Parts: sequence; structure tokens; C-alpha cells
Amino acid sequence: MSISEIAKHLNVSKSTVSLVINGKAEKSRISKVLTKRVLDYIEEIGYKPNALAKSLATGKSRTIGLIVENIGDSFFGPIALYIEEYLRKYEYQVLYSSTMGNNKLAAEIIQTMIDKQVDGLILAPTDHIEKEVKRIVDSNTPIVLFDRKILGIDANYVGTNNYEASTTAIQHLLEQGYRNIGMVTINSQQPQMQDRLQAYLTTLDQHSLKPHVCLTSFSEKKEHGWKEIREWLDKNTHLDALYFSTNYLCVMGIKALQNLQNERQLAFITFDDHEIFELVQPPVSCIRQPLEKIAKSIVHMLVTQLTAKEKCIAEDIIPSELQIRKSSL
Amino acid sequence: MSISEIAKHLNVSKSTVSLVINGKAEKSRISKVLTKRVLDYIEEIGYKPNALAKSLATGKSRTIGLIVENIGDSFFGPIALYIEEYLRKYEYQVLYSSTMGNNKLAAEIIQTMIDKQVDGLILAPTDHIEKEVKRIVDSNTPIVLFDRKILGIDANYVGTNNYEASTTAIQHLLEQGYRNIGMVTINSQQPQMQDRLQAYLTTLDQHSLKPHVCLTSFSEKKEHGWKEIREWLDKNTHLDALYFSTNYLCVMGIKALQNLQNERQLAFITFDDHEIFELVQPPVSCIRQPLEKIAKSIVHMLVTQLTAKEKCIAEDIIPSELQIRKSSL
DNA sequence: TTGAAAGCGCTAACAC
DNA sequence: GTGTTAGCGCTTTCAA
Repeated sequence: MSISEIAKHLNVSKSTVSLVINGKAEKSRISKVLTKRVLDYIEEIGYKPNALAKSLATGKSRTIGLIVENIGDSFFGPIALYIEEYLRKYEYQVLYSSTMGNNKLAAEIIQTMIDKQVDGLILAPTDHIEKEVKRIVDSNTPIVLFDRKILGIDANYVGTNNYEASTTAIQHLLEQGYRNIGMVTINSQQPQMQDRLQAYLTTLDQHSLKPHVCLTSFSEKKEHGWKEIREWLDKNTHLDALYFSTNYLCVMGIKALQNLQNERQLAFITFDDHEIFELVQPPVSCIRQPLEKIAKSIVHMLVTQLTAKEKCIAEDIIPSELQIRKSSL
Repeated sequence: MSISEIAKHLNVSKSTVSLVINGKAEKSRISKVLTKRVLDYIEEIGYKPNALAKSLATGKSRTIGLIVENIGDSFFGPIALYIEEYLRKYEYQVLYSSTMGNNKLAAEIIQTMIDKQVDGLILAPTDHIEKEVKRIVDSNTPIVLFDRKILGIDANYVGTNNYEASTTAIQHLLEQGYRNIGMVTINSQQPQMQDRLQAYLTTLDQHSLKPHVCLTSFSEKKEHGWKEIREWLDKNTHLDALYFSTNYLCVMGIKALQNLQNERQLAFITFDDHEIFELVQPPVSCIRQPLEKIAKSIVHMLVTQLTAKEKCIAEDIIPSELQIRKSSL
């Protein structure tokens, strides 16, 4: 049932019906009685407007594209939930996609979403996605980057204080008396990973300590990544503490630690919390990103763009907090 | 840049351009040379069709609505990822929403998705959503239910063998010699939860054993649900084993077990695996649903509906597997 | 081989 | 106060 059929049935024009439906009856000085007649009929037949047609006419789809690395992941999943909830308050729905770190796929996804006329985009960039992002930014489509910043592109960004938080974590390990601190991270140029690494290197250097870095290859994340870590640990028997640059590496690390040749105990701390970190033995100390705050900031920034006349670029760095549990004591 | 501007620039008609773009040039016997001229120009200006307009004209949006309880959860998150990946193979994108178990919200979400003309719906039903689902089914919009079945509605469904798998799990505990087996579940009428409960009750009855059920209230899931379990455990000191009806209850249960008054050891097993269950001590035995298979089946069923002339209802029960780790030995 | 024209369902400027 | 009309960008039938 469409607006013109309603109009025909009621012997009024399409625009009258449209105005009533959109609550502009008063404003357009349509008589109360006619308004009611329209409303009643709409109610009666359970008319629902076709949002697609509306979007085509208005140029607004009330849909936001959310592109993350992996929606099933313990960082992006929860953040997607919060983003969705906040966006709902502004009556936006979410079209989502996971890139699995594949930048070719990411570019494709971005294009499809643009084709579908999303009103805005929220993106956790993959490596080598600069060109596409630049195009979006230049085309004035509202976009908010999060988790990973893209250097050299002037876009909205929400992230955390990777460097400072990492420094605090390393200092905490030092305060506990550990002196042979190793770091497990992935081989990536992503700025947030570089920040975490630099914080480690710099802090150790300030204490004249020697760094030991295990660079795992991202591709092995799922399968037997933990073996890579175990081998590295077996080669570095003098280490007494570890810093993991992200929670899934820590998850693999825990597995590696449980499978060491000799029963050494190492202290450790990781970036990013995980539902399970308070359940394992020992409970895992971590640097916790405030997911809900991050989501809130992202949505706020996007909605600002969406409603603003002129474009303004913002950056919001939301500090993470050290969550000390037993693994680092 | 739109199709008519291209047509104007090239001095051809809109339809010619449209036909070329959609690869129907041959079929419509448009000359190779004209075809090439159009293609070249499109390439040159980087023309991208407006998917919204296309959808309005064709009645197909190539978008599927996915409605789950919580996208950030360790069951729905990963399954959403698989669903998305399989749907991509058929060139569908996903509009998602989390209901958080709120049926009013769920109804709203369903309506918004329908308004946006999704081609099909994948739904993990909340309680009391029967009416809405019935409406969808009656309206012939392709829909696939999963995880929870709705009794009395003839809709496509993909799930697992809750009853049989649960029985196997309980029998496993019995074989290990446990005789005082309690069950922790949520207070819900959802069929899959009822099946899991019935399997427990029946199996115990067959062995003339007395059941002990801890019915937690779902609303407390997030906060201090584990305290509810601990109190129940403190009151039931004779229990020597536990069966959890779902993984997040088990997560809470682990926390409860770690905080018992006296250091009792209970064996336990749970429905649904979790990334962390092999990392905690003891590693957790579970009934594992084959998530990828489930996702694949859902998508296959949906795509079948989408392309079928006549509608056919299917049901696919994918068996879960017992994954024995140490917690139940 | 190609183009004109109607239509998908809705909005909004403007005329009556 | 209410209706007319011209789009939004694309598809598709039918005529030329």
C-alpha cells in the first residue's frame, strides 16, 4: 500500500498525505479533521512508508556503515554493540562488515556502503586503506576513524592514549621489581601498535634495560600462534615478565605459558581487557580501554558531522586505565 | 553523476546506458562500439550507480537483516561473522541489530528493517515475539530463525540437538562417577533452554537421582549474577558436579566456584564453547555448537528462499559435539 | 539497434 | 488549507 493509493482512496492529494504522515500537518495548515481522517485510515490499513523511496527522495538513508576488523572479536564485538545502541538514539541503523584485516576487501565494502548511500561511516582502518579513506573524506561523507589512526589524513578520530598507557604498564612491572621484561606484539605498522612498542622501548631504555621483542605474524593469529610465542619464550629463558600489545596475543601467550618446557613463572600484563581475564589463574592485569566511552564519543562525533553545516575535524583521545590483577604482581 | 547525465554527455538514451551497465548490451543487441564508448566513459568518470534508486526500481535491496540478542556476545558475535561472510558470497550485505532480549525493541527493529526493504531476515527470536514473526512469515518475506525455535510457527529454522547433546553431557558426568549433579540455567521458556533442562531432569530421573536446579534471572547476567550462583552452591554443599545451560552462565559459575566459602572442587560441563574455556584451570568441558556449519546452513536456507519460486519451509538440526576437557574428569 | 516514456514510492516547492 | 508538479536515479517495456 503506497501513499498514492491512500490519497486516491481518501480523495486527497499525495502531498497532503505525505505532510500528515511526516507530522507537518499543523505547519502546512491542514485541517484537523482531514488530518485525523488520514491518520485513521493509515492506522486502519497499517500503512508503513517505504524507507527506500523516502531515502531516494530526501538523500538521507538513516543508515550508518560500521566497518571493523572482526565483529566476532572481544574488542570490536562489544564496541559494535555500544555503537549500535547509541546510534539508535538518533534513529540510525547499522550496516556492518568485517574486513578481517584485508584491505582489498575493506575497499570493496566501503564502496558498497557508499553505493547504498549510507549517511556516514565508522571505520577501524586496515593497513593500506589510506587512498579509500582520503576519497571519502574529500567527498565530504561524514566519517569517524577509531582504534587506528591514519597519519596524514585529516579525519575524525577516536582512540586511546596508547603510548602513555603502555608506559604506565611497563613502569608498573618495573615497580614490581621485574627487570627482564619482554614484549609480544604483531608485526604491523599500525600507529597504535607502534605507539605501544615505542613506549616499551623508550621506558626500558630510560632504565638502561635491554628490550626483547617477539614479533608474531598476524596471519597466524587463529591457528598455532601460541607455539610461536612458546618457542620464543624457550629461547629467552632469562625473561621474568611480559608485555602483550593486545588481548588476543595475551590469550595465545597464556596458552604458551601453560605449555612451557620448565615450569617457569612469568609476570605479565596486556593491552585490552577480556571477559575472561579475571577468571584465569592468575587473573590478568591489563590496560583497559573504556569501550562504552569510546563508542559514545564515536557516535557523538559522527552525529555532529551529520547535522553540522560546516565540517569540522575532531580528535578524541580517551585514556585507558590500568587494571591490576594478579598476573603482574 | 547519474545515468542521465552520462546519457546526455554521450548523446544516447538513459536506457542504453542502463543496459550497458547491467551487462545486457549483448542481449539487447547494442553495438560493440557504442557499448565500449559507454563503458569507457563510465570508467573515466568513475561512475557508481546509486544502489538505493536501483533497489527502488527493482524491489531488491541486496540487504539482509540480522537480529540477534547481543552482537558482542561470544555466541552471536562469531556467528554474525560467519553469516556475513557467507552472505557476501551471494552479494548481500547485513543490517544488524541487537535486541538484548527486549521483545518490544525487537519488534521495532524488525519493522524498521522491513521498512528499509531488506530482502530477508535472520532472527534469533526473543521471548514473546511470535506475533511479529508470524506477520513476516505470512507476508512471504524470507526469514530464517536460529538458535531458538518458535513453536507453532511454520518458519525456516536452524538449530542444534539441544536435548540429545545435553543428555550425552549428563551421561558423561555420570560415567565419571558423579551422582549429585546440579544444573544452572536461566528462567526462560525458550525451547532450547527447556530442552536442555528436560534432558537433565529426564536423565537424572532414569538413574533415580534427585535434580537440583539453580534458576538464575536473566536480568542479572551482566552484574553480579555469579553471586546468585555462589549462594545457591553454598546452600547445596552435597553437589559434586554441575551442568550449565549456556556459556555465560558457566563463566559466572567459574567465578562463583573461585569464590566459594570452603575450597570444594566440583566437576562441571556447559553448553556452548568459549574462546577461554581451554585457558582456565581446569579447562572447561563443553557441548560445542558448530558455529560455522550453523551459519552456513542459515545462509543457504535464506538464499534458497530468496531465489525460489515457491516457498518451502525447512528445518536443519545440526548436532553439537561433546568437547571433553578437564573440568568434567 | 536505439530511444522514449512510464513507473518504483516518496518529498517539497509552488500554485491555486 | 490543499493540490499540482517536478523531481530523486534507476529499470524495463515497447515503439521506432
